[in-house]
Amino acid sequence: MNFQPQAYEPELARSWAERPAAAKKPAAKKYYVLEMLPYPSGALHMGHVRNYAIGDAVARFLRMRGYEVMHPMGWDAFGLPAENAAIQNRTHPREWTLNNIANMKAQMRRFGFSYDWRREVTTCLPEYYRWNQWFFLRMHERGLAYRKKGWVNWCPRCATVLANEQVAGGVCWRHEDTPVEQRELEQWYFRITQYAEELLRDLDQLSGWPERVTAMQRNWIGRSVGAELAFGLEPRSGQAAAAAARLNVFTTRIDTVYGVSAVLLAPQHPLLAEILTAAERERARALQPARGAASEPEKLGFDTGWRARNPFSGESVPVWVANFVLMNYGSGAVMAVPAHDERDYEFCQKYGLPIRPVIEPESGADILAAGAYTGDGRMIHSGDYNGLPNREAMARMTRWAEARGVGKGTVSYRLQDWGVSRQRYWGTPIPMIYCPGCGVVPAPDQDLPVRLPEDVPISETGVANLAAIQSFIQTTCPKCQGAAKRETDTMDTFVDSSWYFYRYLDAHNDAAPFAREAARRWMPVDQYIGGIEHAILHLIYSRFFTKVMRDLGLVTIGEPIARLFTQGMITRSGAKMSKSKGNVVDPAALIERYGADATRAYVLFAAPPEKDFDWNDQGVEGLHRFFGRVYRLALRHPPQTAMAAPPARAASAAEDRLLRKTHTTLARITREMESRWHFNTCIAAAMELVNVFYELEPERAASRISAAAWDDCLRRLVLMLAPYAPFLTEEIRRQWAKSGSAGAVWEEEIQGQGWPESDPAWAREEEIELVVQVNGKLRARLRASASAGEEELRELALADAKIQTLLDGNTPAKVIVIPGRLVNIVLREGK
RNA sequence: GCCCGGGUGGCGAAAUUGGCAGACGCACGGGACUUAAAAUCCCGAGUCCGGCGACGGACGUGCCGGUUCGAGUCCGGCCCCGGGCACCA
Repeated sequence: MNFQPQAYEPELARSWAERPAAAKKPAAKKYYVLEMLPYPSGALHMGHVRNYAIGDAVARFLRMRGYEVMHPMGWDAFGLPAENAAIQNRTHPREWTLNNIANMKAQMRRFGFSYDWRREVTTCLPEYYRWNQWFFLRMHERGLAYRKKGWVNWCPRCATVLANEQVAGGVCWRHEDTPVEQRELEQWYFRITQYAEELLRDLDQLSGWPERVTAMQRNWIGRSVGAELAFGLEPRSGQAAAAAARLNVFTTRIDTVYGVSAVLLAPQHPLLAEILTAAERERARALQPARGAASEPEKLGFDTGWRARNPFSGESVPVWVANFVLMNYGSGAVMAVPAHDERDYEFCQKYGLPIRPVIEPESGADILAAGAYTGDGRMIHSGDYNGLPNREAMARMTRWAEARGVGKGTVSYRLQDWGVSRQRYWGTPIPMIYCPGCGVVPAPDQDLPVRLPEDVPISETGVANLAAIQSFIQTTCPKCQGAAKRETDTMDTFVDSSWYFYRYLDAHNDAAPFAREAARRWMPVDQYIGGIEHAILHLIYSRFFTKVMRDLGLVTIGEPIARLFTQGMITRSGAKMSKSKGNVVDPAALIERYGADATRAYVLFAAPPEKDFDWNDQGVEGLHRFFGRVYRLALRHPPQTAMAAPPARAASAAEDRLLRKTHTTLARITREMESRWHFNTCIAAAMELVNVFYELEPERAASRISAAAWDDCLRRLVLMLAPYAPFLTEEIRRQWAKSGSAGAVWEEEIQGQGWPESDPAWAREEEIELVVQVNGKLRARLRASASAGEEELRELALADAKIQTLLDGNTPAKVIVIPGRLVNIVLREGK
């Protein structure tokens, strides 16, 4: 009875390969379990295994509970690594990607993850990306996809533009050693800001999301309420052209407007092109900050020599260029109020600009002693507003500005439109055409997909991007039939992953991205599971897409994901696993050694799934041992009896114990699987149960436990382990069937069985251990009936010999009785 | 700086509503089986003090304080670790 998972797992994996996981009655309630689709990098890593082990345990459990479960898998198959690999081994990105997919798919099957492969989605295939193009065209029709010239993040290593979300700490998300540059380019954008308000508001509905994630998104959208004010640029001798220019600033502190010392412009501000000399423009350019640079650089700036008029005070203030003013937020211009803003304070202090307080704290403290005062207070030096509380002044001043036409209340967002153009080969071609006569013309629907040319030159410097492929570029204008050129940018791969979970529902539809019917039946995703690293990018884009799809009439929902679960990271020796650190754990090696069940189950057992955990090589061994114990136990006891309800009465104390342990364990696991998914305690509970089986084996041998009771408990054990050990449990079924067992063995596979019910009569203990405390300290443990009342327990506790000694003849001041748990005897103070 | 998490034995952890702190596992120690080893099965174990011993006592969930008959759990203050955001006016 050697336990050798290698002897049966591969065979079972093969037999499960193409078959969709058992679907239940079509009338059943639907449940959509989704795990984040992987990038096909070549092989699964432990993070994937954790993600899919969680999802698969849940999917299997729900299937056993009778749900019709949607559990698909696919590939996020476009993207830069394929091009890098192409350079290295001179293989075509497509070939490299498809090979990796084949390999990883084989690994997933070997792990026994119960995906419905008929629904597999591969984003780099034309059958998929044509719908990216289709969505692009629909968005273009509605003005949601548009082209503009703008300052963009450029990674010199990737040789492409990055979205703001892909830049962290001033470096590229893929090349942490490469500073991101700013370039001004013509790019395609998605107008996600049009949905900013809704994306923010609807976060409140997402009660099934971790608060951490909604907080990050809220932060990311960054709504702030303020006002736009017009500071008129004053004419300057000999440069009258710009004289009429109005200069808008955005502020959240209109109440401080009487304290303005200067107007500060971002170095990229368009007005500078008109008002600066060539030499000055060069100076401004040098001030451009790298986006989100690692540390806050020194504040720098210079006086343009121009002046602007404060719309409230009429005062003339200088116009400066300052490196810390962001062009892509608000209007790219701010009013500097050094007395009430720390940044302005630092800047004005440095350049000797005046610092004038206009708000006085209630305490009357000397506010400039410690830098800027940013709190509330009363208005001073502010004309008609003097004496008002500043909050009240804000509202009045906004109204005044609106009435005078010099400003208005506005809302500003940190969120910016989503730049989707990438100057790469391996992505979805943007389906637009440039005609010398007609301008920018969308490719007609019937021409989709605009195919990515396959025959492209690959050299050691990279894959040629589309701009270099004449056969791709040259086309005819759909409007005038004249010669025209195709757009050569491809789409950001986040476009692919923004809607892939809809495509699973109708993966082979060639008339539409998916049938409305399918989406109505299956959406929203009931449970999404993946890493926290996608808290912003992927999850906000997906929400945006769903809202656009709703406005296109494709779906009726406004949010795609009902519940989100973010799993913890697996580290090793406290560090993130990475190839460069050489500390990766290879799942393939673990399967080789311990099998798929033990590997999956260990990942679930090591910690609650939302928590990070540090890998321990020896931990898997524990699960391997445990499954060996289960296997041997089961094979020693093929069922002798028919399947029946558990006996109403136990034949012996031992039988009573087994029945109670089985049913309490079952109740406990069921509750966990339905609530917080602490699989670690589920598996621990199953281990306890198995330990009891071992302890009671002699009792069974001596017939003090009936075959009927034993068989029933053992069958339940097998079923309750199925979500964590699909191979083992199925193998036990097969072995039982082969053994010519006298009793009943399931005819269908374990994954087609129903989840066992726990019998409430057995799922509770009859006798409890009563804890007796004296002044809150544990002094005795007694046996008591679980149903004993307060009075009975009180008597029992007080009658105990040890308690009597401790009481020493004194009368307790108070006795607290918690039935089923404890008795606490309180003696008077000083005793 | 701001916003989230988290801190429990040698290690991963458990204690779901305020009610036995440390379930379950890893590592470790002992025993059985074996010519031997592996595998397997059984037993032990928070720390300190006392006792030959069964056992008894004290302490113990980052630190300080509070509420309560009773606090890992609730409240106030602080320390440390991890993550996210970070010149957003």
